[in-house]
Amino acid sequence: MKYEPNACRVEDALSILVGKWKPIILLHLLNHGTQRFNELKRSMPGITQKMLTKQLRELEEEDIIERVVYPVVPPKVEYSMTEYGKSLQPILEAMHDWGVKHTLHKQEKLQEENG
Amino acid sequence: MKYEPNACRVEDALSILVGKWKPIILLHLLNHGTQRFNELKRSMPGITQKMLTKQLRELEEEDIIERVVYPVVPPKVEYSMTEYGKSLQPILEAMHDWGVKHTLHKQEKLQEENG
DNA sequence: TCCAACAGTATCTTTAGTGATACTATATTA
DNA sequence: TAATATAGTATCACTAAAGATACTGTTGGA
Repeated sequence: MKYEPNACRVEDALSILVGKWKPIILLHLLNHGTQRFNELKRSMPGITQKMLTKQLRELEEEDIIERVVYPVVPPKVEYSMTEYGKSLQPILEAMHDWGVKHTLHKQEKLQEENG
Repeated sequence: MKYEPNACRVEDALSILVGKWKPIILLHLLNHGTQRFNELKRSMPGITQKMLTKQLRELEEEDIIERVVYPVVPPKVEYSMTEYGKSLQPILEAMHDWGVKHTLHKQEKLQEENG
């Protein structure tokens, strides 16, 4: 049975996508290509260095993104999607599209309730 | 810019799908149709009543599932996907399929490492 | 008379996730 | 001489999520 709990692999996908910042990081890398640490940080107002570092390490660990360190001063570290990571793009975009629909759905519900 | 952080709606989809049990509950309802509370519970070994109740209430709140109470004793409560909730099916299945691929990918990586 | 079935609540404890702040190293620039 | 840029660590605190356990109410059946 494909979707029985013990065979359910949705969790495997979710475990990579969840976290407040991961989808944003991934969509950013998908749409802008290779990015340096501080480029990512600047494009995500509100994220702390600690969180960005943590999320990036976890994504790297799962082979979703690649981390390249250049031995220069000041330090330069570049992040990019791996080929494997790019296979997440359809899911991320499907979720984005559904999210947009869901926002509309919520608004319609509110309008119904308030006449 | 469709995917800029402030316009990113991936979070809206994620906020519904995350939680240790939600995807399992949703796939179960999608594949088995209407289910009673204890049917769901029995099909998810390890879940506590509290967690199941909580997850179901959250999904109901978002209009993803429907809850129908029959005023009988002992109580009878049935859960099913709403039409709206069914729009999540492609995403859940895409995530499942990706999860399966990811499991294989992990195994391959392990075999590489261990010769 | 007492237990099981059903669909939950209520309470407490443990764990995970998130955030704020201060700190590191080195070279360039003012 | 001191500040700035870079890519981080380390430490502490707070909150949210998850888990364990005990409890509720009613009815039919042993």
